[in-house]
Amino acid sequence: MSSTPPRRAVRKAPSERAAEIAEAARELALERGLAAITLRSVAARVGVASGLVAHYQPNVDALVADTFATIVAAETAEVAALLARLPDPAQRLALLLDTLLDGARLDVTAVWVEAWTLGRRNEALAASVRVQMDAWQAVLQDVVEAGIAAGQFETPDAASVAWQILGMIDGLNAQALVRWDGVNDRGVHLARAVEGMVGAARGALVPGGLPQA
Amino acid sequence: MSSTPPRRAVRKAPSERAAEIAEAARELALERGLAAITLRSVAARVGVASGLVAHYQPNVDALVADTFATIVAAETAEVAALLARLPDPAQRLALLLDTLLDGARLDVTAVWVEAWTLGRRNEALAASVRVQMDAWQAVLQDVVEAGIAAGQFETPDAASVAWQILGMIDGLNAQALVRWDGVNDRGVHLARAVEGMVGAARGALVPGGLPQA
DNA sequence: CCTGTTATTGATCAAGTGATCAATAGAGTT
DNA sequence: AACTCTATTGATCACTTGATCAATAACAGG
Repeated sequence: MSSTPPRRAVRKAPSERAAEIAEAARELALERGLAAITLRSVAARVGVASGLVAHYQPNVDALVADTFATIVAAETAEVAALLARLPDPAQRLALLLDTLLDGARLDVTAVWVEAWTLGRRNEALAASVRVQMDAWQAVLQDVVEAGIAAGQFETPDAASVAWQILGMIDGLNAQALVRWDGVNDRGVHLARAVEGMVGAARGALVPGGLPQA
Repeated sequence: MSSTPPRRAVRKAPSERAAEIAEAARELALERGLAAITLRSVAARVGVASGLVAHYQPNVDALVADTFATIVAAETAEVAALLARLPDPAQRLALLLDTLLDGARLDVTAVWVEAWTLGRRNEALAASVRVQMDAWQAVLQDVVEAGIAAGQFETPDAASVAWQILGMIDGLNAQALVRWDGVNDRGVHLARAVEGMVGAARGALVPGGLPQA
């Protein structure tokens, strides 16, 4: 039988090891939450001593904040890239709502929600949360303003409306985290609500009306 | 100088002591979050040994779940009572939106958000969260259905719309927890969105249009 | 005034946390 | 091959947590 004697980990370039640690933290956060990120849990996943994780980060709070930023920034970039392929603002907004409500990113939503709470005791994380919220808001504001320029939307305050849409999406997703059942046609209801806010024509944002790829 | 020798706490009736503990836990949760509820922190606030708190609860998870339920049920009851004084469904819905977005209950919102996360590791709390969400949804559904009956609203699925409104409110409040600035006219935007969802006439839910007391 | 019930104590345990650091050993350089 | 730098170890410290329980002391009822 080949037991597993605690073999010493191979020595790696700092950048590579740092990447491994970041990746392990990311997986842990998505699977078991940001609170599951500890020196020991991350070290165990990488296959390394706990001291090494500490060696690569000033403290755990920073690792948590970085991990949050990594996860959320990737989501933002992914969705933004998706939107960029559509020329029509109304279609972009419809796709955005549809994508964010499809339930494929509930693990990321859980990280968001946890970050809101943890940010109370982790200043670095709180700062990260604000940065990432701003990034999301910017993506939304772009779409709304493009829609106004195209004459499809009509609202005097694109920035506020963008914040509002973001808040609604977050709330509905957080709700889905706890309760999936009982709510039908989430996308359609939200589309209707957003149409009301941006002053779009009724049905302009209905997901069904999307052109295929 | 009269120092404070650790005087033994006066013996009280179990029901009274239990109430004291519940109250201390409630205050802690509102001030420092549900995570701040520990045997020792609660005991210290009551002025009692930690063992006594344990004596009154099967475990800390149960105390946290009970505390959450107490806080949130009080909020629901308070708002429901406020609504009951208005006869008109549209006015009731407008008041509800206005009240829940006025920022006077951000401490309760923080408890909600924290409960969503903690519910992952505290089954009793998760159950409590579901119960309290249902209660809120019921309040909203009542209003929506009354509006339909009165011919003010028009939507085929009052239950789903109620869930949706609830999610939006939660999301906007959670957002306010992290970011106050940047968003103007939250109430007006939300009112417009909800009008779109319930099929009410534009302006029917604008807070300004409320009659005084 | 005694006596039994039980509210209350606080020490104790095991488990987990972040942080620190002397010691060890790879890997590249000369 | 000797040397240097530093990645890596893992033991260790100080703390916090929930839980447990024998010991203590109030209070009520006889």
